[in-house]
Amino acid sequence: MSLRHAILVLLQDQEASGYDLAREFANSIGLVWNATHQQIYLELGKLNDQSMVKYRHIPQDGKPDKKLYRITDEGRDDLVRWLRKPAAPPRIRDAFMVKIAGGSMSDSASIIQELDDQADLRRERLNTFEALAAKLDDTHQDRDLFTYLTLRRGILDQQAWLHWADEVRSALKKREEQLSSVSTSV
Amino acid sequence: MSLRHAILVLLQDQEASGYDLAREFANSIGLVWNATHQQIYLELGKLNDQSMVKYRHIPQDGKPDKKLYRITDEGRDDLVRWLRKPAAPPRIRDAFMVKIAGGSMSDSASIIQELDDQADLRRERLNTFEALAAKLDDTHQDRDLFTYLTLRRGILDQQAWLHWADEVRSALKKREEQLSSVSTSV
DNA sequence: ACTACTTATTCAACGGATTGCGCAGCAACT
DNA sequence: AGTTGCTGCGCAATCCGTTGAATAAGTAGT
Repeated sequence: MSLRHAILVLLQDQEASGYDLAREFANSIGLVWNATHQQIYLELGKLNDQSMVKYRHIPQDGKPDKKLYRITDEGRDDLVRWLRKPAAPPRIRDAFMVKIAGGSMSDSASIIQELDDQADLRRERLNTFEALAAKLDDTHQDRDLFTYLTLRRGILDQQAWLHWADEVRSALKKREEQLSSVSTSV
Repeated sequence: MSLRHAILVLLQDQEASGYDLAREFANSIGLVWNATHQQIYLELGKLNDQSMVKYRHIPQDGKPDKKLYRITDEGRDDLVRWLRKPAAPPRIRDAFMVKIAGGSMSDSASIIQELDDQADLRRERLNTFEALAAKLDDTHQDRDLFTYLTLRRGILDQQAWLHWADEVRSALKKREEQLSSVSTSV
C-alpha cells in the first residue's frame, strides 16, 4: 500500500519517467522498498488518475518516447498526510530464515553453502552502501541527511547479518563434530 | 510461495490445529514469516488436497471442534526438496523506512515520536527473544540449535535497529539546532 | 551478419495476501 | 445483564505482486 508513497518520495526531488524510477528502485530506494517496472508503471497510472502526479509527453528520436512525471500539490499533500500517520509494522517474509528454522532436516554442509552465498550478496551490498555513504559525508544538504540515515540503516543491517552468519558457522561446526563422534561411537 | 513450507516446518515437531499454527505465527515463527489465520486455513486446505498433510477431526465439548494436522511422508519429502534449492532473496518492504527517506518533508519532532514508538516495540521483542534464547541455552537438543540460531538472528536484528535509532536521534538533534540557528539569524 | 543489451511503455493472466464478514459457544470480568 | 476475549473454523471480494510477453529502435560487442 505504500509503493505509491515511495514513488511520491522519489518524485519530490525530480521529474522522472517510469523507467528512471525503476532504476532507482533497483538501487537507492531498493534498500528499503522494491518493485518491478510493471508495478511502477501501473502505480504511476493510478497516481495520474487520482491527479497525484502529472506528466509531460516527451518525443525522442533514436529512443522510444517517454513520459516525465512530476508530483502535484495534491500528491504532496497526500504524502504529508501519510507521513503523519503511524506506519504499519513491516511484514516479515524471509524464506532463508524459514530454512534455518527447519535446519535440523538438512546437513550442515548445504546450509553453510547457502549461508555463504547469501553472505556474498550482503557483503557486496555493504560495500556499495558504504561507498554511497562516504560520498554524502562531505556535502551537507538537509535532504542528504535522510538519504544518509537510510544508508546507515542498510549498513548496520548487513553488518548484523554477517555477524550472525559467523555465529551460525561456528555453531554448525560444533554440531558436525558432535554428530560425527556419535556416529563413530556407534 | 513458502508459507506452505513454514507450516510444514512447524508440523515437523507436532500435530497442530490451524489455530495453534496461527498462534505460533504470531510468536516464534512470526519473527521470520508472518501470516493471518485466513491464510493458514486456506493453505492447510491446499496442503491437505495435495496430501502433504492429513488431519484427525477432534470433537470437543465446551470448545468448538478442531482438526489436528500432521505432516505426511510426501510433505516431508516436499519440504526437504525445498530446503535443497536456493531461496529467493527476501523482498524488502519497510514503510517506516520509506518515511525516513522522505523525512525532509517532516519536522524532527514527529519523526522522533514515531521512532520512539518503534523502538519500544523492538525493545519488547528483544526481551522476549532473549528470554526464549536463555531457556534454550541449557537444553542441548539438535532441533533446539536451529530455534536458537533463529532467535539469535532476531536478537541481533533488534539490537542493530536500536543502535541505528540512537544515530537517528543524535543526527536529528543536530539538525534541529542548525534549523533554529538559521531561523533566529533571520 | 548475428546476438545481446539499453531505453521506454504496456497488457494479460495468475496466484498470493489482505480485509471484512459470519458462525458458535464458553469464560471472565464489570 | 452486558461486554469483552478466547477457542475454532470458514467464505468472498478485492487488491497487490509476479511472471511472461509484445513492441520498437538504437548501440555495442563477437
